[in-house]
Amino acid sequence: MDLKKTLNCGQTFRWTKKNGEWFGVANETPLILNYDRTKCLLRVKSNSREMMGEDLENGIINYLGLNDSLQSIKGSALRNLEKVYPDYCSTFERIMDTNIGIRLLRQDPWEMLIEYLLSTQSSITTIKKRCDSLTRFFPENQVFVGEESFFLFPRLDQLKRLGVDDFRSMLFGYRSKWLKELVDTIDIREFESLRNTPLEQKLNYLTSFSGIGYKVANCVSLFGFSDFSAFPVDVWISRYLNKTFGITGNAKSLMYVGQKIFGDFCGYIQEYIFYSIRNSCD
DNA sequence: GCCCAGGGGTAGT
DNA sequence: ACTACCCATGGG
Repeated sequence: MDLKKTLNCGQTFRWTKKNGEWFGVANETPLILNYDRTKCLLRVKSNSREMMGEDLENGIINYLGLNDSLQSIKGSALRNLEKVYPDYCSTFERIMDTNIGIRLLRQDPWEMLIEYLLSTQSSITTIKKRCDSLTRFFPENQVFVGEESFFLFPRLDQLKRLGVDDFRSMLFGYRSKWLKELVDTIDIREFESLRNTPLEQKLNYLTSFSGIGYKVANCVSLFGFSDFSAFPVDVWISRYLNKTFGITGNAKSLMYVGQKIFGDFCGYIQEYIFYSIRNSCD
């Protein structure tokens, strides 16, 4: 595991690093993490002994995706790549090996839905600030581990109390009315039941909301529902596919392209590529 | 000041 | 189906 890249690669917006420790909330559980990669030793502080109904250790193993076989995922993509773009295999291996240790977090789908709705046409720095101001709007959600303060993500019934003007005051801009409309109309049971459905069904449901297109819907499917066949296409991935394979298109058509090139775990691969192209100069 | 940002909706072709 | 344009606002 590479904890720094995992928490820094753009899949999550609410983890912060202070004095060598990571502070965040995983599935309603505040955590302080300290990882020594050379010793493979993860130190955990929390105020809770459990997460999502299981003991804390297994909850964290699940949240961090520690049971994912990164070599199997890489191998799957490589075998697929050999069929469609064999010349690209060596470059692909280099991208994977350089960044190996990035793991896809099992995050809360509801939080992913709201945060990625707010992410549109914004830098990651701006998105993080929006997520922070939204959670701080609910002081009753504040929890502590020792002296350290955390905010649980607001539930649907809490967001229902806010109006468009509240969202605008948090500088959500034109996304404010999308968020208000979603909060007013969504059936949370129907949303949660998406977990065990095929990707196509997830995308159909999610894109029916105003403000959620194929990019955001794929992010919710991938990061919230852990559907690794999802393939979010943002400006960076779009530019990458154009530059590397000469392919252009919109978020929907390029999603199919990503699935065809990288195979069953294309969502996992997408995160490695996203990290790679944002952290290299070429 | 300028340009871009983990985009999406809409109206006009 | 494809394109052009608009949307709010922050950050580099």
